Amino acid sequence: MRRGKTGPKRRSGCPLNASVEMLGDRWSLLIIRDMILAGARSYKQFLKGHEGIATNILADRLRKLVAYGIITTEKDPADGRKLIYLLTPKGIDLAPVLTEMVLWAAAHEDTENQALVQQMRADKQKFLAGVRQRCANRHSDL
Amino acid sequence: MRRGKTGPKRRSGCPLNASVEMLGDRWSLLIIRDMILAGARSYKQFLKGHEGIATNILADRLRKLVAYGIITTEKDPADGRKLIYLLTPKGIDLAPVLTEMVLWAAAHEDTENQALVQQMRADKQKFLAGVRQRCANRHSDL
DNA sequence: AAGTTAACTTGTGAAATGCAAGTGATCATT
DNA sequence: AATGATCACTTGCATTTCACAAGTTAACTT
Repeated sequence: MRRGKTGPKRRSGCPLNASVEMLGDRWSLLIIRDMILAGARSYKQFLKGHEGIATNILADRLRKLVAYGIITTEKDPADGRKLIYLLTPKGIDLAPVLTEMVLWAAAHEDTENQALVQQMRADKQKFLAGVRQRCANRHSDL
Repeated sequence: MRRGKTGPKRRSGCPLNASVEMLGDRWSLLIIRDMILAGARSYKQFLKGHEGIATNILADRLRKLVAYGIITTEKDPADGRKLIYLLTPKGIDLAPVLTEMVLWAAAHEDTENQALVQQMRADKQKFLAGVRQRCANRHSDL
């Protein structure tokens, strides 16, 4: 509801524009997908994502997602080189957005991962509850 | 479900990636918002949108949205200079995506147009039914 | 101590974007 | 029928972002 720092002003006050300015590029939502659905938590894991993001772009997107309050970082207590990336509640709340985008593409394009799609279609609320559960678990098992 | 022409290959078969490749930029979803919510149908109307898109970018995005089957064009029977841009069923099906993005931003950022947000929050299904109704009317009153 | 791994940064060229100005086909007015 | 406005773009150019490859630094393993 509130905005930490107003930051560099937005093009407009429209909520959709706010979303687009934060997430409207070719990588941010894929990073969040890897966190929500695949449980990715480290830089290395993101790099190995299916689409092959460039390392400088990944660093830039992670920085921005942290700045937007969508993810946070912690040092891995077991390995000082590693950073652990975690979704904030704001980040977890993107699950419905991802879900609708997946369902839209699955309905109108030729895509893979039909198992996931079936699960989303069968019971959206149940699917979202499962996502929230798993994200909470990841926080607790540090 | 099917893919007219496979086109230049996608980075991956993931449905989210398909959505991101079609809609993941700073303008496409705003154009669709103007069509779905504001009833915009002409080039001029898009240019006058709140965020001020550049004319060459607008032409490019409209071309791509047509290529993706999200919108179509017709000549205005009443004025040979004008083109009428209309959403296809695939385009109208983006309403749930827009809705979730609006609700997410409204929940976590300082945004305007709270009237719209209230309406979406109060009864999402009813809101979406209204959208579909209005889009259908626009097609019929040519 | 030497080599490996994790998370980046830097450099370079290519592509996308933003802005201003221009084009050609219609229309509306005189 | 000529003039001027309107509509949907296109073109040119400077700036920004992106992708790919290589390099850096600190922290681990052996």
